[in-house]
Amino acid sequence: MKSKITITDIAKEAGVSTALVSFVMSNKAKGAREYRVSPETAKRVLEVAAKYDYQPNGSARALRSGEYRTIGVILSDISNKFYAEISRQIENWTFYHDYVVLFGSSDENPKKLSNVMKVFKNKGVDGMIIVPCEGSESAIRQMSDRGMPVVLLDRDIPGAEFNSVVLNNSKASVIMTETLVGKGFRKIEMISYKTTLSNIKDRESGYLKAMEGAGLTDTRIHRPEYCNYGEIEQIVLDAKARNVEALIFTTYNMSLMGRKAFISHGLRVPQDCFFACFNNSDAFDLYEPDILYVKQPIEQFAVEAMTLLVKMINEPESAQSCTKIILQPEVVFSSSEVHV
Amino acid sequence: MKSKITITDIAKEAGVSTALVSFVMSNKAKGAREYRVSPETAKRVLEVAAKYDYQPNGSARALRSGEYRTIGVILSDISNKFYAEISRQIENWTFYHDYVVLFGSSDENPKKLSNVMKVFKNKGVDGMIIVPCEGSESAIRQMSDRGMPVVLLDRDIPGAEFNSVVLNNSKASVIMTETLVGKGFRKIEMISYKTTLSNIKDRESGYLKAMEGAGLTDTRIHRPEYCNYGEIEQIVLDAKARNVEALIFTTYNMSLMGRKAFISHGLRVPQDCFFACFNNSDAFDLYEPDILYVKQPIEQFAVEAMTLLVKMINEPESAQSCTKIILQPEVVFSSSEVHV
DNA sequence: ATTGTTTATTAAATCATTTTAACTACATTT
DNA sequence: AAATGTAGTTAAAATGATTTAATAAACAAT
Repeated sequence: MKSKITITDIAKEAGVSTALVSFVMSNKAKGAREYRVSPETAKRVLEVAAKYDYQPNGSARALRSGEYRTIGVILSDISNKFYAEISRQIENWTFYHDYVVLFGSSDENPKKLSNVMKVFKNKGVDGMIIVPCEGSESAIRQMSDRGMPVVLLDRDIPGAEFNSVVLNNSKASVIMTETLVGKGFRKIEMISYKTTLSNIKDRESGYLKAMEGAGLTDTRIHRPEYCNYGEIEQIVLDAKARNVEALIFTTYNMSLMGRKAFISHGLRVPQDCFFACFNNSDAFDLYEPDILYVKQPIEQFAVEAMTLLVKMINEPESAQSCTKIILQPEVVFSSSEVHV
Repeated sequence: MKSKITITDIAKEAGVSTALVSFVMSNKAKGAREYRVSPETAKRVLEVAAKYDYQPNGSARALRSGEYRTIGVILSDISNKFYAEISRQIENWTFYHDYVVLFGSSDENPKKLSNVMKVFKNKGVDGMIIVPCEGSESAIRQMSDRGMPVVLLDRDIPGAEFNSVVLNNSKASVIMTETLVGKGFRKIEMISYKTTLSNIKDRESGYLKAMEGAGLTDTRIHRPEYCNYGEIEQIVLDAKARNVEALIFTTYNMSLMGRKAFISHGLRVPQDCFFACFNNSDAFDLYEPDILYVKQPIEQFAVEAMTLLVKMINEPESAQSCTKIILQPEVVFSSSEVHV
């Protein structure tokens, strides 16, 4: 059975032209008044199409119409829990909206990000959702300037006019810090890293702002050079020695290492030092009901980004204005969550 | 700047025909002796192409050549850690082999799996890597019969002639059980669930086989109906009351719930009951150095599956024979691993 | 009877590439 | 000198759809 049925086969069998089949298949038949097809003809075509399980060739369709119904998503690492969950939501949204997704990882490497973008563009995606990495601004701008709809996710590029969907990281950090202050802690420090990425910078500034607001001047932001376990362990031990009352970790990976250091050295939460972080992990709420963390609105991230992107794709004229969607954070104790 | 440079533009600028540009761009120039292009011409074309950052239109290329260099990957849930890591490796492989991946999730629902397959086929993927779910056999077979190269991943469909890459689950289970027996445990039970999926069935049979081999007749496989926390908790408590010495969990999710139950009720590993599972979790080796688990060869899964799939794509004549790749498991104590 | 409008349909152009088959212009062999 | 071979190149066909512009038929209005 050398199937490979084309629109011509269907047209022949149904006794109509290929144009008519095309109209029927792409639903141009019903709503639009430009091309109308008689109900009987439409029915006949649909029957023949169903009989042969005919599906229009995507490449031919894309080539002619310029509509690919494919979007590209570039994250820093799809195996990172947070991004994996976002991917899941994006994939879900696109499936039900008749789109298809290409996923790629940048590995936090601007060169690779640029390559993946090129490959995706070449493949003919209608638009891209990108988690920018350090140093990727110019490449993304170039892509955007050449007419590719782009929505930044999770991190924004400060001062740039890209459309984006990010968490209100500053506010999240403020609430988190205030919550800690409310619990009576005074000596609160943060573990972050050297970067220009907006989400991290905002987390830092929120902490400083809230500390200042509470009249606490004894602030400190650690920025380990390589962010490896040894460094984190050192910082934790040092903090313990100085009787720091709470530590806030700004990234998922560092908070995992932080937990490891806590456990390895018998530091208990909350007795010895409080532990706060962005993004929860299975590893946390399984054991330690008193961890404070920022709950990211995963589904919202996906839905807002996709909605925004599809709007850009369908209304290129609206590309002039720049939309920045700021999602509201929720700060919770892991104990307040239903587990597993 | 309404760029949109095509092969014609490049040909014109370089003063050659489009055919020549095509030969050069698709590397048909060098190796193949069918179409030869003089080094000078090739160089000139390449320069012009680089100057305009020309990338051949993927749709047109795919339409004409039938080669899409796109593969579809359908997992049960991309946000599941194991599958997220596999995705990462697949994406990595494909990136460096000039392919692109479409990801989809089946949600363990055969109807959805079938839909995703159709969408992918329609998009023109060259082949698919699929984690089959319960009841998906006929749909996958149909796709395969119609000439779509398919490689099953992680789970095989027993008795079917599909190409597949799976872990030697039976052996993994045997080793695991024998290791537990070697530690002196006699009363070892398993927590699994009702299914026909090969990987789970193999894990069960391996356990039974090893127990029998050790002369232990007191075996028991629990199969909770809904696999929710309440059920797992009940099973764990009951096991504890009956002085079960070790519990083996056959799925990632159930082992997470199992850990939760252990902790909630103060069960310590290894003193109160030993804990063994397939796939590690951040949540485990962070706290409990004595957990026994099967280390899945993630990268191998990806590489073997992709290699096999690409071979099927490029040599359709080899589709007659059926290849089943069985990966060797490694059973380790989480303490033997370097952490974080 | 003539003109205009709406509805239904189609022939042909188009999209950007790959690939086939043919065609130079030399060089080599007979 | 004719025949053959070959490296380098190209014109043109083919890929499978969408879309434009044209046409035919049916109906209504003048």
